[in-house]
Amino acid sequence: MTIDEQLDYLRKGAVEVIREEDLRAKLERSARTGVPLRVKYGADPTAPDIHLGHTVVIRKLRAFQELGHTAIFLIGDFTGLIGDPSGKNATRPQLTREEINANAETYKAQIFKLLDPAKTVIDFNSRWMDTLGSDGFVRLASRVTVKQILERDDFQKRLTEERPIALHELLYPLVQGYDSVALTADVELGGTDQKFNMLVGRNLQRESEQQPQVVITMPLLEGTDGVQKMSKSYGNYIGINEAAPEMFGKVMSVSDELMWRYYELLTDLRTDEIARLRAATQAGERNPRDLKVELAKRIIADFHSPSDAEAAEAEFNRVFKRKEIPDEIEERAVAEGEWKLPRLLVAGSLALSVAEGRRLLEQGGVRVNGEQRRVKDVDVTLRAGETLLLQVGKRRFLRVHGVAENILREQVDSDSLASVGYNPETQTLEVEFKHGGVYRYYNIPAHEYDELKNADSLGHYFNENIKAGAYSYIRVN
RNA sequence: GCAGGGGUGGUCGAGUGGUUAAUGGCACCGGGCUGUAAACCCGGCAGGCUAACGCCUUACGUAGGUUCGAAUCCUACCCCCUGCACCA
Repeated sequence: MTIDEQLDYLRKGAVEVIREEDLRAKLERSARTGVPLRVKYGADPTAPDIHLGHTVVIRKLRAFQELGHTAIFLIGDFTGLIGDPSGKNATRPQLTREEINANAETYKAQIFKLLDPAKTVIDFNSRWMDTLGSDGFVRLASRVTVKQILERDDFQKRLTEERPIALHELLYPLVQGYDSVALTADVELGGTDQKFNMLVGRNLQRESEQQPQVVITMPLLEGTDGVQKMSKSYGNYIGINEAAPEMFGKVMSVSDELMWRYYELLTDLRTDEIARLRAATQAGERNPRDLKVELAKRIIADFHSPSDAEAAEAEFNRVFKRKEIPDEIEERAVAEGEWKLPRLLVAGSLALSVAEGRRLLEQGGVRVNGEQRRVKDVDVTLRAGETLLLQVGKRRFLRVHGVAENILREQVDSDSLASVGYNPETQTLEVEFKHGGVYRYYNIPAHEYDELKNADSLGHYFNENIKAGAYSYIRVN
């Protein structure tokens, strides 16, 4: 590729490149000397759950790798170790060394789906921040003025709105900027929200007589709702560890309009190719549905494999186009006997309450063995050894299997466990689970979990046991 | 500590004594339509009982109180935000 072509490739999808002449100069220098550019991307150590939004920047990092440069994936463990004492920012809890290391491993496993491990350096900013010392830190702070820091939009805003800004928040841009100095970064990548911090890096590098880094800002990807940025807390994200059929469905649920944005930021298609597809769609030559399928397959191929993508498509067509039942259906054991349908739905976690089960029934959303059931038709007999296929809505299926014992089992994992407490009055263990935002409480007779009564932290103890595989099911009365 | 503002259902946000299980938006769920889990339209959205009309139980930060009746009034307490003060 010529330098011009490289520039073009690196600019794709970016909001800003500061400054383009600098980038050109650096690319030329690298081509001349054979020394790869050092391209930095910083990540918060608290959220190792990467979703497609993060991959917009990671893809850009990969673009640099493809051109032979060095990707530096920097984990901001220093700030993670401090935590956020102001208490209002729950997203920055204090982490232990072990947690940070564990998160780093999780990060690696995820980013290497996109990045080439051989050309990626993983680093931690505690490496230089720990040895900086408070004198060094104060000296560092002397290199920028208060006014410079307060320029940041979000500080400005909070100042005028009289919302608080904790002092340490003013310090974070400084730390991030200093990271660039410590790494002698040539380029820093980040979302548009990182622009200010990355520019601080340029200033500090200049102060340190380094060549200022090129700053490339990438847009914040809209989530599946098409409005807010993709984020776990908005529930509008597609995680890169999600199963292929799930990813497929989520991509298909994206609006036709948003699809183009995803094409631009989540695929390697060239801008002009995307423009052509778009024109063809507007002209009615291409069907948006088919293009969305293609998009979904491309994305799945990145994180799973092309064959997984094919399988996901087949599954989707089977369930939604031909309204057949899916390939794999979860099965759950349920007590045999006479059931009222709403109760059975609750037992199978297809409804969160009897009332909801009833509503689903009223609205015609419930099928048993493929047959639609109505409110007056609520009785179901499930014999031991017999299996019924339950369906709620278009895409939720469950086989319930009748068992003789009068025990229902609820599957648990540490993600769904919300809290555990021992109630001395009733002598039961109260366990709270979170299923899709809804809490459910179960009382467990203490004699079944005697050892738990004496544990210091029930939640911790319980969680550890779940993780260790001690309880994959819990008895529910 | 002082002064002011505020705490309502998953979320945002109305409601300031009486059909209020609480308007509305968003999210979510079901149905219809379709080329898709797009868009659009319709319906639902505390829990429990009932075949059903319907009934009951909880719920507006917490605990009491006033009242025939309270999310709405009173008292105390807790928490959050802003400013000031204290920490010398």
